[in-house]
Amino acid sequence: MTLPHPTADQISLPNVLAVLGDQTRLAIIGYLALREGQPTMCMQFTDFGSKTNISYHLAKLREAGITRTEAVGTMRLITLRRDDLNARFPGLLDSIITAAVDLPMVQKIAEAQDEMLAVEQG
Amino acid sequence: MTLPHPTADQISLPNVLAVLGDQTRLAIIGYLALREGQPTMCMQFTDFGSKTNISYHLAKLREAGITRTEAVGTMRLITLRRDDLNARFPGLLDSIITAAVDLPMVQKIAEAQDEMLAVEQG
DNA sequence: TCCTTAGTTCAAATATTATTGAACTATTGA
DNA sequence: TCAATAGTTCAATAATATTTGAACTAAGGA
Repeated sequence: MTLPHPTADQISLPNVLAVLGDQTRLAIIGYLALREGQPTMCMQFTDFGSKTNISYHLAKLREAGITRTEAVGTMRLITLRRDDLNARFPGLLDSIITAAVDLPMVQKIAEAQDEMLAVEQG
Repeated sequence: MTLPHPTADQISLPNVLAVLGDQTRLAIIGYLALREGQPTMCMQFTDFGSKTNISYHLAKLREAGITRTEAVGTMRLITLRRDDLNARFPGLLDSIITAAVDLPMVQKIAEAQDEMLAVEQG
């Protein structure tokens, strides 16, 4: 099952802005940016909303060309489409991320998860 | 009559993105950017929608801190809050404007108005 | 003063989005 | 094979946003 993604030139500015103009989705982007490099799956976003709600928001992000979703076994790995967005709208994603990582929602959840990780690892 | 504007630190990223995630408002911003320096009043936006509709969209832009609206006689002069936005979210507005001025809606209307101007001036 | 221009405000109608829960698929591990 | 996990889809609901027209204000000019 390969999920549909727009090509870089199909990414539209009004759509990108509309999709990112939502607390939850902006928080998801901030979180992804903080964890960039580490594969991130849907489950990790459940602090931002219910499973079905996160599925909805991640679909919006994917359809807008902001994230890429790869199916790996039963899970999905979510990554930012940094290169494509930067090619299309230079500087846009960077400026948004800079502000998004400071959102209270993102900070709180990233910290909580770091603590859990520390406890797990002793 | 002085219209209410948020201070720079009251400008919120989710709100700015949500407000700009609309065809009409993005076109208004693109148009303002093209005409920057020249005072721009509401009437000039009537190509983008009805008078009452433009009033609604301009209020949204003002309340989000994206534009400044000054009452001068019976008209309103609209300007971009470039400095405030750039201080708050460096690079964001520039990257949006770069793409917004190329929107078909903006191009079409700016060209039509330039032609009218040329005819008027002989 | 009266008319026109420029724009706002309100309420109603529409349209679009977000949220929820139940039922579903697909993969993995025991 | 059976059960659990990870996530999607659907339909219904709730919440927001947009659009429209009619009525309004406020300033300027004849």
